[in-house]
Amino acid sequence: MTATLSIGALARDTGAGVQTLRYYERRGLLTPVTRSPNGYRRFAWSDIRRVRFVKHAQTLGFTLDEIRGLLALRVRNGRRCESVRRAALSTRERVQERLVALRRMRTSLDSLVRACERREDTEDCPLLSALEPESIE
Amino acid sequence: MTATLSIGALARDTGAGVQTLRYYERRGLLTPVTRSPNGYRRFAWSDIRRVRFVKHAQTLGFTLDEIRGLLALRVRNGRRCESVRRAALSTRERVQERLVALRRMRTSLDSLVRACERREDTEDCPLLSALEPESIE
DNA sequence: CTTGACTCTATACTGTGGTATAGACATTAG
DNA sequence: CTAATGTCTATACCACAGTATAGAGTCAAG
Repeated sequence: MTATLSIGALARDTGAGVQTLRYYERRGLLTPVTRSPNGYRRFAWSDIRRVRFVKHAQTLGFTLDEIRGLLALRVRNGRRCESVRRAALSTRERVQERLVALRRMRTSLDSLVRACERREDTEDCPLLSALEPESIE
Repeated sequence: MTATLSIGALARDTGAGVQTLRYYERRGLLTPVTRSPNGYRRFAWSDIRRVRFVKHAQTLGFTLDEIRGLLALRVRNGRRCESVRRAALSTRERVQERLVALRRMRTSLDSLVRACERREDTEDCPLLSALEPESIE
């Protein structure tokens, strides 16, 4: 067990492709801790978690640029507290909105399943109205 | 107030572009109820809701292909109940997974905000661990 | 010391979800 | 009648998030 990971090992451990990891580096989401004398990238073990986070956050609808912002959210030496707080709060709001919408969607899916079980017709696609109510913020 | 909407009116009422609506038609998400004698598309008023649903579902991380599937989820004349039920249940599962992940994210953001307010340093980006726990399904 | 697996940079290509443009026909206001 | 606006099809182009390929260097096993 070496102190660092090659790009291939990181790819294997995360399920991402080698090209993808280099792409993430270009996009500023991932930086090798160092390079071997031969120029090979060496990654920290913690980058496994980082790459998995990227993939997971993508399925939640965040873009790579947004994810770069999420990864930067931390307080170091008590600095930039206020701006971190603001960013965290605004992200929280977006997360909250999606939570509300997904809960409505879940409710609609449940009633659709029940309608199926009772062999009742649905007027329209019942999901259609699920996202409407106060969604015109 | 006419019985149907022109593509421009639908665009105005939904905030989508005219090109986008034609694109949705090509992708099978939207179909004009008819065409005027001159070949112009005429849309139903209910298509406003439909287009808004598409946009909203996109922000929840669904692709256009998935959304086409969501829009098709309905029971008509008691037909295809079982397949509709299966599709609804599997969508429900995916929605549920995202709900859990977003809730964890919200919790992490909250603790980050609190750390900010207490001017405490965070070890790492606290979001990183938020999506990890049982997420390796 | 060669073969195969790995890595490097650079460039090209792909699929998704649009957006823009060209060139033509329709409609409406002045 | 004409100009502006709206619509049509068709085609081209764009950004995002990769994926593939070319051509070269590296390294370990046999």
